[in-house]
Amino acid sequence: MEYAEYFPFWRSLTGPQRLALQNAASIRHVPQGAVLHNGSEDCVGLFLVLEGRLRAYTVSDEGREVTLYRLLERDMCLFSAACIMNSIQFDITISAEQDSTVLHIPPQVYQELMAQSAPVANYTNELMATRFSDVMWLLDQILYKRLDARLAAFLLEESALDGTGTLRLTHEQIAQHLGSAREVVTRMLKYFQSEGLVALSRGSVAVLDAVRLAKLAQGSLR
Amino acid sequence: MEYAEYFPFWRSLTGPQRLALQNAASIRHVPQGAVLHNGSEDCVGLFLVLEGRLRAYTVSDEGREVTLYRLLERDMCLFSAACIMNSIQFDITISAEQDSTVLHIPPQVYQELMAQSAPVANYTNELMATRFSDVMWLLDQILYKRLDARLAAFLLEESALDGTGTLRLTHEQIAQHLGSAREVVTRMLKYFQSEGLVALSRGSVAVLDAVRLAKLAQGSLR
DNA sequence: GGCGAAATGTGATTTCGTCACGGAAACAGC
DNA sequence: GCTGTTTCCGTGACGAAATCACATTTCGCC
Repeated sequence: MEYAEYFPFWRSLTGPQRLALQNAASIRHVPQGAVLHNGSEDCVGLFLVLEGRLRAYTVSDEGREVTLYRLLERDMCLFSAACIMNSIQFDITISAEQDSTVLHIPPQVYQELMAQSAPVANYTNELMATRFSDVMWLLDQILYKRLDARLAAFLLEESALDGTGTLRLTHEQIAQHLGSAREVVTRMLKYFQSEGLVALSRGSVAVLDAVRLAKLAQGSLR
Repeated sequence: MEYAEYFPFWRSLTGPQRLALQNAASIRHVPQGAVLHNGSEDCVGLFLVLEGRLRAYTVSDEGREVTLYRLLERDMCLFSAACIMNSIQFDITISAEQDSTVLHIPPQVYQELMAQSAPVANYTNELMATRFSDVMWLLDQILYKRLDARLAAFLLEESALDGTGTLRLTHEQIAQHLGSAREVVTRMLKYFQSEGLVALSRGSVAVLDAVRLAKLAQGSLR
């Protein structure tokens, strides 16, 4: 485990600080589907993704979901340690989308580092700004784009993430990512299929015409 | 101008740092309606609100608006200095909702302070977390609440902000705050009026029954 | 091959945004 | 006063998408 590669502020830390971080951190394996953080009450600590993929999303009282963003290799999850900042006043859920390996950092240790080290605090700032940007992008999509564009964008993003043209997702799962309803996704996908954009089969969607999908994702404003 | 009151990190600054901030900062008066920041290209600097009220909102390509949050006395506006962080990748607009007095801080000066001082960096962190929380609240509203609930909540919030029961707002303006359409707001307000919740007249809405409005804002999920 | 759960398909209804108007109130200038 | 002009509000028709209520298909499993 090469700390300097994962923490840009590593070189700016003092010897004792490095030791404290190394001693407190521990590697954990999380199986696909495991929930790392739920709501605001718990303050598990930070997770640095070494391998696999995490998903951050909101859940409504009625159980509707919307995916906020993904955390890939080298990304760090702040909000599973919401307690390190007083001003975080929202509840999100983080779960493993794939079998993953993460580095766990206890909240107190990181909080201590932030307080002592400007580079750590500024790095945390950049982290939060990145997540903020992700959410702002989502908000813009929800507000100003029609569902066909959002669905097209989602299929392309998913395809890029998995590096395959055939996505193993049910309509229900897609609807949860987009914060829409299963029936709506079904209808829209049927339409996409009739246009030759995708091929459907039970439990999977194959991207056929990425170019036209990209065009759809671009245009079609509300 | 008492810096210690406005900047929680003031006591932790060194003499030269205090001087640098004081020399660089300048008080500005901005008239109602003035745009302080537009999009991501400009990097005007930070604004600390001394008096008045700012409004942060997004604008779509088609000109539809949604209010993200307000900045009141003692609040500081970060995103008008988006350049101080590389990871801010979204465009918002900030304008004065009332005649306001603000303290302007050049971006370079603040950036320098953040780099040097952990307390400043951590304060900035809390600021961003607060704005993030505001936006997450909005996202939840948009995703999971119906428009009647959102409108009721807006009327109550506005009433509380202005400290009056009679809001001087057109239907168009209300629609822009909520990211909805003028006609929809008109119809909803008419319905509210028929229920005795508000009284309408050209250019203003009077809150009659705050209790029932609050109940509406609570419930009525999507 | 038959069963049950999961996944998909489809129509009817409601909510809300969009379009296309028309009319009423405020405001200017004379 | 009277007369344009602008701003604001009202309303019907239509479309997009969420919701509700089912029917149907597919697949793993016994």
